[in-house]
Amino acid sequence: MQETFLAVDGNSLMHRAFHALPLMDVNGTYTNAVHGFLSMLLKAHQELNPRYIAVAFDTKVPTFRHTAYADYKAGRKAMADELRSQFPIIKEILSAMQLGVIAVDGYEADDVLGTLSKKCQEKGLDCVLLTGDRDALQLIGNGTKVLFTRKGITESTLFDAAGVKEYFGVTPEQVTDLKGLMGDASDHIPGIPGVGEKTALKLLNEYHTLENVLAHADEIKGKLGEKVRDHRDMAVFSKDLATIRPTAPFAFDLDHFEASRMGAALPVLRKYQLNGIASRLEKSFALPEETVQEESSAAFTKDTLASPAAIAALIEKIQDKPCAIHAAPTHLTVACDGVCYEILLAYDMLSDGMSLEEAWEALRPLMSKKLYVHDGKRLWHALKEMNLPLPPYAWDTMLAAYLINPQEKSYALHTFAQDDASGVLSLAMQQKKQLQEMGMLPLLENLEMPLMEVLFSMETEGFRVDTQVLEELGREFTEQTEVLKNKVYALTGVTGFNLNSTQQLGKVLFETLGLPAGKKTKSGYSTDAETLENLRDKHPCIDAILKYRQVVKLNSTYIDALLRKTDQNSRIHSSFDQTGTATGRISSSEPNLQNIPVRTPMGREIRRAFVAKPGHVLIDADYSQIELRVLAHFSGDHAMVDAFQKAQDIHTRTAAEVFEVPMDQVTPSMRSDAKAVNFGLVYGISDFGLSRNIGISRKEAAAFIERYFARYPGIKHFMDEAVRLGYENGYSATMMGRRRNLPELKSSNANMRNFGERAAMNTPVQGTAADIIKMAMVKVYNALKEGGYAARLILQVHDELIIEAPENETEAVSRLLQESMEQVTSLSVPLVAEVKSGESWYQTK
DNA sequence: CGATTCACG
DNA sequence: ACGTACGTGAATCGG
Repeated sequence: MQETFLAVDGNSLMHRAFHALPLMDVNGTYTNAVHGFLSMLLKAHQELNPRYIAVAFDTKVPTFRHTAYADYKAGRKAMADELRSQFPIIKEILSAMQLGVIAVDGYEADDVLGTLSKKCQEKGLDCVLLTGDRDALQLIGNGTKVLFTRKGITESTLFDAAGVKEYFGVTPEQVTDLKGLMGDASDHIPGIPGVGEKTALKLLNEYHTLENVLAHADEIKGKLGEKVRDHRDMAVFSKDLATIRPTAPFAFDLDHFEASRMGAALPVLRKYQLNGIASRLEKSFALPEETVQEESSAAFTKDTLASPAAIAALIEKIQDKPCAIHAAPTHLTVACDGVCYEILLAYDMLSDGMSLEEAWEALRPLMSKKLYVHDGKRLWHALKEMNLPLPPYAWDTMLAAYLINPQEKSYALHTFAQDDASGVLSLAMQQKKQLQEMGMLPLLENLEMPLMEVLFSMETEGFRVDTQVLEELGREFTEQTEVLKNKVYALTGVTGFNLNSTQQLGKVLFETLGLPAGKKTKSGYSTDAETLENLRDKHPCIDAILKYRQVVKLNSTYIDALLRKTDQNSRIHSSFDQTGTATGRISSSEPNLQNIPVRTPMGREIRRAFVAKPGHVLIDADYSQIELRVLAHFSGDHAMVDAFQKAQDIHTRTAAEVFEVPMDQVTPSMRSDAKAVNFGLVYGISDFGLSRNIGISRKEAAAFIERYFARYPGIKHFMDEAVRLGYENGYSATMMGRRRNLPELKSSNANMRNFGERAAMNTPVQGTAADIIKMAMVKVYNALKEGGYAARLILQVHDELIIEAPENETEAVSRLLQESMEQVTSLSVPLVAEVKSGESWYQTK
């Protein structure tokens, strides 16, 4: 049977799809064109079953300017931005499919199609061109057909020469003659002014070719003849423009165009939430899992291990081979040397498998080997429960996936690969390559993977709480809650409404009492603290409401919830999520110990309950101004670097600079404003944000910022560069090479774009601070271990580390902690950590 | 389950 | 012309 080569015009299909489908936004990434493109590609694949597929792209994609500095208007260009951002995505997917992607400098996609068509003729292959571009119709003949996409993305027609003649009224050879006469506005081909499709067809019907039309131009009567004669050159030029040059230079190696490996793109498709496409692809390829594995290692065959003896035999056999292990509720899998071994577990009375203990016991020897895993921290917790040894890890696919893209919705294994050990192993191989190319292997292997052990230890240790202190506070808060609630009812004159309901409260305040409503929310009046603050003078109930809110919050979130989380030893075990944030920070949950109150006196009382166990102390160290120091380091700004090198109070120095007074004449109010600006810088400054924060007009805030940048030109330069680089690369990066994609920078939506710009300024700063404290954690953890100390790290709060230490280790560990944090890396400004120790977290502040 | 509010860095 | 300071998690309401 004749084999078919499918050649796709990538640009044409992307444009088609983009305009045919509504914009789809997944995590701020547009994928409608990608979706439509793949839909058309899969449909063509299904209809034609080609052995080979190649996709051609223009080398020049739609141009556009930097949004931060260019005042372009919404419209065509804005559309192009949202389309343009999808080209890298489709190329990523096509390479994952292992299809040939061809782009040749100086040649358009249809030139490449022409070239492919010619090469196919030489090899005796049938060639089908998938495109929505009429120009390609000229290539029909000698075994080449065109699958022409029509309205939308669902309809397409396969044209041969007869079909073209019937449908368009010209032969394939005449397509360029037609363009020469009538032009093509969308391609900037002029043609002869005033000659449209009808006229052009009439002329070609009579004279067959453009050249012949021109040769007989004198015979053509009236206005038309005049136009033809006047624009001969234009017509010849236009025909030339429309003529495809089948001479694009590229290697034509059929191996590169095999369509059989498309299934390997499943993880990438899932990554972009193209689940419909993914399942269609899965159906078209009988053995998609094997194709996925084929990409990085040999395909896995399956085997079942039914007895401890079989497991022992396996372990004997695979001593030096890389192995992955994955635990599911009903079975364990071990992938090694091309085989995925399944161990069924007897998870209920009826299933026949090994008991959980039996299976793990048999696997014990494997635990001294470096294993490939997904979410090693979780596996360690499970093994610890069973008193089994904790294996060192060669690779953690979850952490790798996080570094590749820190903004996935889920880091569950099935988001990226098949849900067993073979999926882990092949995913790891693929990630290794990818992270290597991204220059991020050291970040994974030297920072995130070692950190996993530190977090595991912190989770295991937990933080001791004095439940009596909490209970006593709870009684006080509950009492106050009642008093305040009744006070609010009395003062408003409305009883029995739910004070916790913002909607009911809004009605009472702004309708019953008729107080002036401030901000609005989607569902009515805003009643947040800022809004209420402005009403303090207007009604005596406001004070009580604010107080009520505060007490209720403390009680429900920090008393009741914490008491519920204590174990037999009065310790609280938070979970630290290493894959939870876009910037590289870790997050804490169940309970969140990173937001224990400190800012208000009443809230701070709760920290009296966070204590060291008997005979121990808490040692607490926090980095002083780490984000501003990072900013000083990155920007090299002279004034800011100078301030830190002289160990000055940074906010006072800033105030002195922008208000142009000596440092000893800076008032508290000036310092406070300067502090707000410094905070704003770290967040990605905006005049609106600053104005709102310090209560000045937007204009004043803008002037303030301008004055700041005049004094700190290095900071200004850094901010501009951060945005420019984010735009150019598509991501922001930290000192350690951690990345965060920022597709928002290319959005046509001004809000999205502004957000992207602020994130581009903030991410390197916040993310580098996260890198630094993570390095410090690994360093401290190892130093405690090597020093034989009993002290343990128990908590991290972004710029703060807490250690629980035996009293007799207090001094040594305090020094060790401070030293590790300050010396963990060398910036152009000193890193400073302030250390305190005490019996409770309250006392260390 | 989204919206609102508020605790932290 | 538009409406935001950056990054989180938890409790609560109400559809």
